[in-house]
Amino acid sequence: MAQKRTPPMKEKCCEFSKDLPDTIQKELDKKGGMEGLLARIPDASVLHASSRLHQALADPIRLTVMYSLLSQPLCVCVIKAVVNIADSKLSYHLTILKEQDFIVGEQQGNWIIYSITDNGRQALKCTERLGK
Amino acid sequence: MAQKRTPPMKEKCCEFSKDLPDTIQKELDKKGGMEGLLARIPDASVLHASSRLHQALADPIRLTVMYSLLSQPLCVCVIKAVVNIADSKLSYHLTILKEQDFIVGEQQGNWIIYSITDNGRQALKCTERLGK
DNA sequence: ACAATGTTTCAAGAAAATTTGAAACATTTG
DNA sequence: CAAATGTTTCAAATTTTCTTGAAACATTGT
Repeated sequence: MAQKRTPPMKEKCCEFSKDLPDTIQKELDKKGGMEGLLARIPDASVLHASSRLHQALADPIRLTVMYSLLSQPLCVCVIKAVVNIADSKLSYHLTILKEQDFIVGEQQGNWIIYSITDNGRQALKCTERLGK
Repeated sequence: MAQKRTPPMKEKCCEFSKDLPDTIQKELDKKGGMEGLLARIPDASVLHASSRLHQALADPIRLTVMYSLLSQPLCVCVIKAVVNIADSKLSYHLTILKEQDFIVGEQQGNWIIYSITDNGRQALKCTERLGK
């Protein structure tokens, strides 16, 4: 089977008109040009994961839940009393926080007790930093 | 005009069935009950603002832009070369980052040069913490 | 096994965020 | 001032996220 030759395609990635502002161009060159710039950006997979973490925190209801659990572990019924929304809605938001390991739930008899995780605590610290 | 008496309405907020797991109930009581719990949760307006901040970071394209600008100030055309998307799309994402004061743009001749702000740098530090 | 309580799951609908392409705007250059 | 370049704005289409209510699941007590 004949080996397929690499087609003579133009490098599609990372092109732009020849001249940029001088200061930009110089600094870019000094730091390894486009190649250097790209090398300093985290992998797409990392950025994707980071964006999911932020996404999970990007809702007032979910932040309210996080802050509630920062006080102490709570069963769903108490959390519900805090946020004052329908059961299924709360469950949806709890799931999103669970998926990012910000909280964990443990069945205890008839109830499920949610607690904040170390990740969750970190996340709230981040949130406060962002705010200031 | 007759003074309207406070109607005998049930406190609608923050109710739940009388019995909770014992450990939860005890800790809740010790910490000021529902009232104490609620008092430790930041204001809705604060949480709303925080969620917007996270929301702005909740997209891989926007994180890529932020990391690009962490290297150095850049004109839109270079950023575009990095993220490889349509102009208008990039502009949309730049606007969102601008709105949260993570980046600023300054016109310089024909170009607009974007830079990361101190808030933006903080935000990326947060992002890294979240990840680890 | 059945009823009661606490919680989650599911599918459908509603709302919000993102993408797209065309048009507009701003600045520089001829 | 017209053409060229760099960037933003706008409205419509698309995609994603969120909400809702009904049904299901799990545990406990009878």
